[in-house]
Amino acid sequence: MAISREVSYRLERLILDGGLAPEQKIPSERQLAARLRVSRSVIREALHELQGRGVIETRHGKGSFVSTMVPGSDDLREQGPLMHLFEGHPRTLYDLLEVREQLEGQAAFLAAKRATSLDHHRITKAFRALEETDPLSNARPDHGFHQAIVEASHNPILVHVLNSLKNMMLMTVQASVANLNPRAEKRKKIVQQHRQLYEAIMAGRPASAQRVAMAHVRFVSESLRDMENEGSELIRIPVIPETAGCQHSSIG
Amino acid sequence: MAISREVSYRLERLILDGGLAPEQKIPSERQLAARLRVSRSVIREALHELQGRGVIETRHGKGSFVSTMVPGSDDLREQGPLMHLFEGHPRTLYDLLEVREQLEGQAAFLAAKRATSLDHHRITKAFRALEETDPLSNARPDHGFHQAIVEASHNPILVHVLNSLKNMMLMTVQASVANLNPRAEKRKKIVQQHRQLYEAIMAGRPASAQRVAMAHVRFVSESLRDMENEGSELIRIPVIPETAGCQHSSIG
DNA sequence: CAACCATCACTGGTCAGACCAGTGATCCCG
DNA sequence: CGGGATCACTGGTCTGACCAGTGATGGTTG
Repeated sequence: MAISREVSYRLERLILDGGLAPEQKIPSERQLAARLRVSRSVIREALHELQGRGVIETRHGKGSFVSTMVPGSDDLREQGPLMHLFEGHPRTLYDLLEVREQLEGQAAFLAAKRATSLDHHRITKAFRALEETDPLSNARPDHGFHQAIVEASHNPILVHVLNSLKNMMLMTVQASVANLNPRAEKRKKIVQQHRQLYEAIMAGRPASAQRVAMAHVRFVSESLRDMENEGSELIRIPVIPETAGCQHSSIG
Repeated sequence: MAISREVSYRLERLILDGGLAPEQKIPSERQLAARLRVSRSVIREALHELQGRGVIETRHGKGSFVSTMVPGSDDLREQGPLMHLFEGHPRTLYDLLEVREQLEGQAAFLAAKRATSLDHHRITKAFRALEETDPLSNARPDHGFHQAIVEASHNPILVHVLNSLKNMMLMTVQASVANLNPRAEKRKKIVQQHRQLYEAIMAGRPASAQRVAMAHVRFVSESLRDMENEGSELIRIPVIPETAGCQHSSIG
């Protein structure tokens, strides 16, 4: 096996076995090279690999440090290989919203067209939950509402595609909720759009539902873009695992 | 920002933008170094980072390859559970075409808007191949043409979603080709639609391209439905697992 | 002719040593 | 005492060499 791979495993083991705690400084590259009797290149390559895995962070002139979120279970990286796209690639967020605009629009269209009375009941329930919940604290009702609509489209392919984007969507929904809701005028608009969407679907107006849904996603996207241009740092909220259990164990 | 970080992002973007497909070989370290005008060390460090993220895999003596599970291990990647939907449920085929109508339309729209000269070249090449091939024998050029358009949309999420539907799409495309082409009038219409789509994209007319693409998918869907109603048994051709085309390896 | 093996031109893996570029403490001068 | 220059660290990049798998090519041999 490649030496650099061995080195990265060895260091990772050292860190995760408790030898090194979060925020703690890792020996310098030159020290590690001397200690493990390999060249500095190998050390650097191993460190880059750990960096890619999110185990450590490196700061020029200072050194390498054990990443704070080592335990990893609630780390974005665990949410799927696509998730890391969002770190450092904010454009991808808008790519996602671009696709969502189409799919949510279609889902709304089909839902308005095909929803059964059972679907109506579910959507209504989700909508009530959405209105009654404090959106600042939880984005789940928002997602639940959209989910109910998607399922009412009665298109298994559509459900499947959107479901596979669920984690990413949850993240963007949370981002939008967290960033937009504090802004009264934005939030008001969003609430209004949800209501319009709800009514269009319940009334069986496909074209209208589609228009509202697409406008909704587009509005979220543009709002986020505006805020970014204003210089506000977007808040990124990690996805909360369904079955909570934030037990940061075993280090220290 | 550190150069190696820039390099890794650049490569990552390249891969996920669809420029490089899973299992595809990445240019050698020495080539990358020459093209990006950095030292081989930087390339190696960047590659190790991507390796840590699971984006690529490296094999001694062979090269580096885009990891098969890049698009998402837990989602659409394993088409297993979904494929069974088709057996005995022909309606699912139309569900798929319903979704495709939206996504292909969006892809065409974005391609007409964003395609670079390189994209134009690829699309033209694919279009030529499409015109010159006997569609009765092979559906691959058809798929290649659509694929080139999708990649020109420069939306990695869209590329990812459609790519994960690739096998299913291939199946529907083959179904359409196999069933529609023998009908002279249908086939003529399809050829015409392809030409219109090609021209709209090359001319940079997004709205037009979107309209044509959606009409195309809808036409295929409706034609199949017609034939089914006429009593003709639809031909189902199993997907050929063989070589996935798409060997664009342009970097820098 | 066919089977085989040496060679060669690739690929990544490792090494050594040099120099550039941030960081922060320390020291010396105003 | 305060503040800027210095210096000894840190990581970041470059160079060029050599080692080690891989596979195709072509010549040798049974």
